[in-house]
Amino acid sequence: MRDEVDDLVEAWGRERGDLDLAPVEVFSRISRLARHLDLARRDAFTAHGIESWEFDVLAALRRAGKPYELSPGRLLRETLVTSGTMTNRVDRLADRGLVQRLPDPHDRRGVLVRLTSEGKAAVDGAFEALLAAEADLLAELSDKERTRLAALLRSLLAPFS
Amino acid sequence: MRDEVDDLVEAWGRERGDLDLAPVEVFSRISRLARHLDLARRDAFTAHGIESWEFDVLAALRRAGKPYELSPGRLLRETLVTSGTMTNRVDRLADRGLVQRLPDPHDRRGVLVRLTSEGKAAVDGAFEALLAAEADLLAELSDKERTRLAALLRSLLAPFS
DNA sequence: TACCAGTATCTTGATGTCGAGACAACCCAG
DNA sequence: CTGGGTTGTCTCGACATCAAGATACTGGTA
Repeated sequence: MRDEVDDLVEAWGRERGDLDLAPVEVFSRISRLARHLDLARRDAFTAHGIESWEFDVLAALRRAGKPYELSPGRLLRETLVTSGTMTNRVDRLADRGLVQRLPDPHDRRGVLVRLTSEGKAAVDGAFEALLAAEADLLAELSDKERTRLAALLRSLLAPFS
Repeated sequence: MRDEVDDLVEAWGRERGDLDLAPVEVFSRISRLARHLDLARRDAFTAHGIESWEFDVLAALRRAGKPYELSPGRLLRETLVTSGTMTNRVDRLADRGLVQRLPDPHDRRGVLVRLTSEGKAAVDGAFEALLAAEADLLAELSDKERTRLAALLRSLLAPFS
C-alpha cells in the first residue's frame, strides 16, 4: 500500500540522494495526517452545528468536570492560543449561549468561563461524533497495531511535555 | 514514560467513562506532534532566513527537478492553499528574489514559477537543517521502531490518497 | 500603610489566509 | 470557425489570529 509520502520521498531521493530521508517518512506523515484529521473533525462537528475552535474551548471546560468552569488564562494555556484570541472566542461562545462569563469570586481581576447546559449538550454530542469519525479512520489497524502506534507516538511526544 | 495525552485521556475518562477513548490515544498525539513539529520547523528555518510557508513553496519547486519550474496551480495543489494565497506567496518570494515568474510558453493564461539560484541555495540549506532537527526528535526511537512507526502511519494515511 | 513587581484580562492594529468572483485563454463539439 | 463550458490566475473583502500595549487588581515587602 502506497501513500502520498512515498511519492514525496521518491522525489526528494531523485534530487537529493545524498541525504538520509528517514525523518521525512515519519514527520511528513504526521503533518499530513494532522491536516486530514482537521478536515475530518470539521465535518464531524458541522453535523452538530459547532466549529473546531468552539469544540476546543468547550471540550476543555467539559473535561474540567463540574461545575465546568475555567479561567480564560487556563483556557488559553489548554488550547495554545493567545489571550486576544481567547477573549474573542469566549465572546462568540457567550453570544451563542454555549458559555457564560462570571466574575471570579476570589480575584476581582479574574473571570470564570462556565459551560451552559446548551454548551454541555453541544460538546458531548460533538465529541461522540468525533470519536465515531476517528474510529472509522482507525479501522485499518488491529487493536494490537493501534496500541503499538499509540506507544510509539507517546515516545515522540513525551520529550515535549 | 507519560505524555500530555495520558493526562487528556485520563480527564476524559473521569467525565465520560462510557466512551471508548482509543482513537484519542492515536489522533490527539498526531495533532500535538504536528504542532510541536511546526515550531521545530520554524526554528530550523529561521536560522536559514526563511519561513515555513516559503519553504513549502520552494521545496515543491526543488523536488520538481530541473528546471525547477511549476505553475501556480500545481503549486497550490502541492501545498494545499487557495489560489489567492499562492498569488500572494509567489509575489513575496519574487520580491525576495527566491523565485521568478515567467510566462508559460504553451498556455497564454499560464505562468511558470521558477526557482532562482538564490532560492535553490536557500531551500537546500533549509532542508538539511530541517532533516537534522527532525533526526534529533527521532533519537528516542531505534531504527526498527522508526520503520515500524512509518509503516503504521502509512496505513492510516494511504486511504486519503 | 504604601509601594511595586507580577498577574489576569481585554483592546488595538497588522497580517496571512480563505472564498467568491472577474477575466482571459483554451479546447472541443457542432 | 464559432460558441460555450472549462481551466488558470489574479483581485478583493471578510475574518481569525497574533503580538504588543493598556488597564485593573493582587500579594508580598519595607
